[in-house]
Amino acid sequence: MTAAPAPRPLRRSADDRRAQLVQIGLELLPTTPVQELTIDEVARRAGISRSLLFHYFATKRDYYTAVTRAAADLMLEHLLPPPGAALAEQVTGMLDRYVGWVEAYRESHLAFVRGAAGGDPWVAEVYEETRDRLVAVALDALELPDGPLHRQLVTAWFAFTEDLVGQWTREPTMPRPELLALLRDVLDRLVTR
Amino acid sequence: MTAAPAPRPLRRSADDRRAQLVQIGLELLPTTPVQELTIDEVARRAGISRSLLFHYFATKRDYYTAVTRAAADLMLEHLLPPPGAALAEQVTGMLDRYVGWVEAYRESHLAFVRGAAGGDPWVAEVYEETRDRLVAVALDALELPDGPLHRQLVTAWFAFTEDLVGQWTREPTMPRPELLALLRDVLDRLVTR
DNA sequence: GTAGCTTGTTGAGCGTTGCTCAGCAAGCCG
DNA sequence: CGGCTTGCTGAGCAACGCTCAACAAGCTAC
Repeated sequence: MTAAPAPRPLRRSADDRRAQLVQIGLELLPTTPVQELTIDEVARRAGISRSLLFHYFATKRDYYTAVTRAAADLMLEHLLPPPGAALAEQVTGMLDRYVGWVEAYRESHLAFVRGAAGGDPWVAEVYEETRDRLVAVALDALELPDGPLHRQLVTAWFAFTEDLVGQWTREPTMPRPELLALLRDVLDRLVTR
Repeated sequence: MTAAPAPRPLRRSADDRRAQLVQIGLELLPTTPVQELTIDEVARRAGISRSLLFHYFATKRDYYTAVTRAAADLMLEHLLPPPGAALAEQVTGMLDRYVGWVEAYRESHLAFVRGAAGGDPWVAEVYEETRDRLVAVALDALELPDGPLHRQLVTAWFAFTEDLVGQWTREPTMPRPELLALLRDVLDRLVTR
């Protein structure tokens, strides 16, 4: 019986291995708070020793920060407006895609937000970077000056949006278009003062 | 030299001990994410063995959940309107006291919110209970029916408030009364649709 | 082909930390 | 003094993050 079902290639290139490990982290995200990913579990799933994981990520924190960043990049890539989009439609489009994203990856997204808000400063930083980039794009699309006041307001509106959309996906209290209109309306009223 | 400086009473009553341990947790909160409180550290500060802590709190989770709940109760006690307050002033008063609370206990409060949002479901539950109670009081004071829609809106507004107040304490972009007026205005416009 | 280099990979092991358990001892009652 | 309750401890286990010396796969050079 020489027919080993998965003749698992023993040696991978460094890039392959890193990508695989991060991928495993992403798959584990929805079911496990980032910081509670255990090196043992990840290594087991990858079919490697714990030591190898520490070869690629010097510290456990390095590892789950990388996983968090990968999750954030996936979301950003999906949300950011396409290069040619008209300014006026950028916010509407991002909002629409954001709701779609939360609908599609509810558990993962919740895990990302939670893990981000929770405890670890490194992970929080990744989250804040992501949020700040989205806010910057929104400010730009709204043709607003990028001052502290507007930035605070839009950021807080983003918190509002995150919370409301999260609740809405669990219990839809209004039709989807109405949700989008409400969010857009709150934002417009906030920044036109 | 029989003058032991602190003739630490060796035996405490169960209630005393519990209270002391929770108190130590509260003191550690601002500097340490709840879940990262180590049993060793707490026991050392209390001058007892690790084992005793496990006698009072079967599990580490039990312990820091108790600490979180104590923090939440402190805040609730400070925010909830006094028994005789007029309905119309309850929301304004709570809002005012909330901003005051964040100003006074910035680090502790941030630690509470973070620890709450982060990872652990037990802690998240304490946070959600606290938030729900505040939302319920607000809904009552606004004389709104306690339906899912209004509850979602007020809860999301609370997320907005939490975020904006947090940012504002770090970088005050407007006078305090204006902040209060803005928050109140956003809430009113939200629920009168 | 084999010597030698790079580098992906491992196993043994250490320190910390959450948690268990058997048992000591302080205070109270008879 | 004997016996009971109960606050309390020390030894020790298992899991986990992390280190380190060394093995071995795959490539190039002679």
